[in-house]
Amino acid sequence: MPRARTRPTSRDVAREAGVSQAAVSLVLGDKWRGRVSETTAERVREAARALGYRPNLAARNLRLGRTRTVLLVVPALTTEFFAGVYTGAARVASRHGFGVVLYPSPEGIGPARDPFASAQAALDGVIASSMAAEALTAIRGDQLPLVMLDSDPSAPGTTVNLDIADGVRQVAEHLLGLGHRHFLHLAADVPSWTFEVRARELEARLRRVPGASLRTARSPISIKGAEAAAEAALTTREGVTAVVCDDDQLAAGVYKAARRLGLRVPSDLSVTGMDDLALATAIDPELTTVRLDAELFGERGMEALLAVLNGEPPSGTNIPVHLEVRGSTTRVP
Amino acid sequence: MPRARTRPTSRDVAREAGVSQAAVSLVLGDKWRGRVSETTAERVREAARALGYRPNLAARNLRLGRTRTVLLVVPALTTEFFAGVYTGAARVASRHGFGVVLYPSPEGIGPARDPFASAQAALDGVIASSMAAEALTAIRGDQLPLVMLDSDPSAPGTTVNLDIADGVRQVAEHLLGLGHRHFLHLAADVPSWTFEVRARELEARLRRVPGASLRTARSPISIKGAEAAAEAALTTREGVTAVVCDDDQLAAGVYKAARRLGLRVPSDLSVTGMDDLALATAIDPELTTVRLDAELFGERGMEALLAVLNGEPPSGTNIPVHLEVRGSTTRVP
DNA sequence: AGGACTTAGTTATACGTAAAACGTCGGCGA
DNA sequence: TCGCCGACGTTTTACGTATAACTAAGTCCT
Repeated sequence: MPRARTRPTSRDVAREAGVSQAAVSLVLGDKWRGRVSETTAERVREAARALGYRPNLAARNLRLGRTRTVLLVVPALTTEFFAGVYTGAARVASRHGFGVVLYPSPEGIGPARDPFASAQAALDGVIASSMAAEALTAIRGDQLPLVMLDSDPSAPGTTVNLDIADGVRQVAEHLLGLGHRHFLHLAADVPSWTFEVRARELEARLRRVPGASLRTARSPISIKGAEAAAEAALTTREGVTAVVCDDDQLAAGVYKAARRLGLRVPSDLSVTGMDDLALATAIDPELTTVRLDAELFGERGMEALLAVLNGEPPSGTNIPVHLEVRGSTTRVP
Repeated sequence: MPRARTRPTSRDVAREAGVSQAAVSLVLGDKWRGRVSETTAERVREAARALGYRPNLAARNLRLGRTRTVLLVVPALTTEFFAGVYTGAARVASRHGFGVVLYPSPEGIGPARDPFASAQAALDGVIASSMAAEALTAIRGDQLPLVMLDSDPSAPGTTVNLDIADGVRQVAEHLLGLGHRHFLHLAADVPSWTFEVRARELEARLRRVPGASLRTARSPISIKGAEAAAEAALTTREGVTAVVCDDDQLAAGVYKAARRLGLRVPSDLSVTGMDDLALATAIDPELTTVRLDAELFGERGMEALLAVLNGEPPSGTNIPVHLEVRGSTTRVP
């Protein structure tokens, strides 16, 4: 009896072409030069086409002991930023015959505890973003080649980072140059290395300016949250003329708070963001912000992982960022 | 000589526990009741823990002939919307022991032509969004169980849709109720079923209103593009008091065009969007828009695919949507 | 003429797992 | 006492692929 509707295998192709299964594997794997004649090769390709043959990846992965699949762990996909990181990583991966599977780590997705179980795929390596990295090694040990994004570069292993510290310095220079001295830092209320860097760097820079002051408010990363936090912080302005935000969404919240409080951006209050999301140019005035190239970040991350997979030694990459000056900042009144 | 650093297999666990490989498979697969004693089972689990054993998924997939992995094909990840769809699908998938791999279809990612080659994973099924669906069957035939999102429900196969038509009707009723009669439709310049529906439905509704007029402008889905298109379309206003946009980003562009032209939203011009992205509440005034629950969309899509995988017959799901009335629409002057 | 090479394949095997088929040993009812 | 059954495993096999090892027939060089 004919067996149930199942996909054709290389053996079926072999039968169709009148050759052995090995020959099929050689031809389709492009390893046939000098081992199979051109006419036979063509016959095999023709048979494969006729049957609609697709190699069984599970079998191939088992045989080869690798999967050409890597895992990208991100804190969330709720913003374009990590979508961009994924896109960049996937582009480079695809170029090298790799696939990328995602694990959005925070609560919201299933058995969250173990990315490696949740991603059903068998993996060759991992790119872990920000906070996830430490938790990761705890779960997995170092069984898999790992690249860390947005993570302390002094830690062992390969890291890829956006030069956030420099971004913060650019913001500070820009605002100081406009005459601002009294700052509010609206910080993301998320325990993560990048955000620590932002705070540390801003503080360090302002400490060197006589007469400068720096207050800090915290907010979860959301427009609503930032609006509330900024409104609370700005009701007693205490001379603040510039608000430095850890993220564009926070800045959007500040706009709304300012509107409520009757403050105008930028004439009463200069505001800066970070990321350069679509949001940044949608709001009025357009936001002065640090442009982070998320796709490039993803690309570099994947490239670094490919290097690790090639046995190259750990490395640290730093990606330059730059300030986009727009309408939300102006000379202090 | 000791072989290279390689992950422990079920055979290693068996040796460690002093049992056969089959016993390990039974115990760890929870198929052991009545076949292995509790004490032996515990010994096996202990050995597995000690060695840090993880089953080789490639081998398991090969053996079982399925992978518990599905492919989600989306037009792009550049906006939160499809990120939400992914999140929802992944949540349901994870709950059933499935993984989801992404294929963002449009140009930008590698050998783009064949999602199935690009996603390295071996697949059990596919969820295809909007435009991709037709192209998909062309590429793949119907070799894989398929669910189509945002696609003509009259086509054969299982579909899941947001009730866009109803959303458009709600927008139209809302604006008509406010006294608007002269409309500009800012349409997404993307060939896709959902956008056709939007245009058709709006036109159908307005045709039934005596004295109503409808103009149409097209724009790619981006703020900049929409700004240009809207500015061009609105320089000769011809009595237009309401702009209906296919997407929130387009609406954000309209805001900017209006500002340039000296038109105020909503007093001179009412504007509506669709999606309810973060953008919608970031801009001022907040945007009246149709809320599409992207995560729910993804959840329903995955549920539908699981049903197909269970051999259930094709079905069509429709997800209700509703209008969020905010500050961008008001009574006609 | 006879070995060495080349060409064009084939045969055999391993990857790690799941599970069907097959022992083996007591105990127990008839 | 015999036969059978349940408890507890083990042996064996198949999944589909890639590739190392082998074969067989020509070709060429000396």
